[in-house]
Amino acid sequence: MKIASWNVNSVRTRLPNVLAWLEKHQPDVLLLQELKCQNDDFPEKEFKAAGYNAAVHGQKTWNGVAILSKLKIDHIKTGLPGDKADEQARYIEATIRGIRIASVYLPNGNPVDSEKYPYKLKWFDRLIAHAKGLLAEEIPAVLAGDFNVIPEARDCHDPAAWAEDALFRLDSRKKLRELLYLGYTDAFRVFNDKDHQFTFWDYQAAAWQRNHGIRIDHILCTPQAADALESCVIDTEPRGLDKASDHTPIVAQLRA
DNA sequence: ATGGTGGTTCTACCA
Repeated sequence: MKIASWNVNSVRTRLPNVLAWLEKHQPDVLLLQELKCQNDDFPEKEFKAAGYNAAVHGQKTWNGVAILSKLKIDHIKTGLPGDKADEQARYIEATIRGIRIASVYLPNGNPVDSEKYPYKLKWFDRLIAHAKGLLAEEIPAVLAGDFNVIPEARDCHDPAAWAEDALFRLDSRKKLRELLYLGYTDAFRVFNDKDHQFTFWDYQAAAWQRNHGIRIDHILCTPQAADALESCVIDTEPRGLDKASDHTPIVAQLRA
């Protein structure tokens, strides 16, 4: 099964790019983040016409996550457990051909002196708690999306420039490491050990043209999913197209 | 060292 994740930064604005990418690469599953629309405004018909079923957790203006799949989507759960008062649409999970698959949009957390940073860390704790539960089931499960965390210095162009940013602060990196140390595998690093492998380039300051990027979109696998991994690559091509998202897709291939 | 861009919505806010 070919599983991809892409923060599209508005699914309606990005629709032509996303449809063209689906047509070319034919993933079985595409996990979307930053829909920036409500469920009613999600272009479900257009994706259906392209051969994809959809499970959507949208919200007005911000956030929003979805799962597109050629295969049947079962047992859909929206929202991350642990805080009933949290209204931000950042998590959706479903079962597709026996694999539990989640689309994750972790809070950005900037500025770090605002309430947004503790919200990020608390949200992360909820994700870790939920991820523990999935591990205990001993099933193939994949948590993929925009984690808004740069794992290591080699995952950004200029670590010094990011030192005090919520995406690279030690607290953020510790949470990601905590999640990995539970037993999750960063699929990308199974196959690629090079520095400066990026999934995001800011729209500003010609970051794409100068390759000033960061690696913040990740595919994390339980042991049962990691055992089935055949490849994991970042497809940089869509970032260079017209009307590009600031993120580009990451794609993993699993046996069966 | 600063400001630079883009999306949603309509005036700032978010990334």
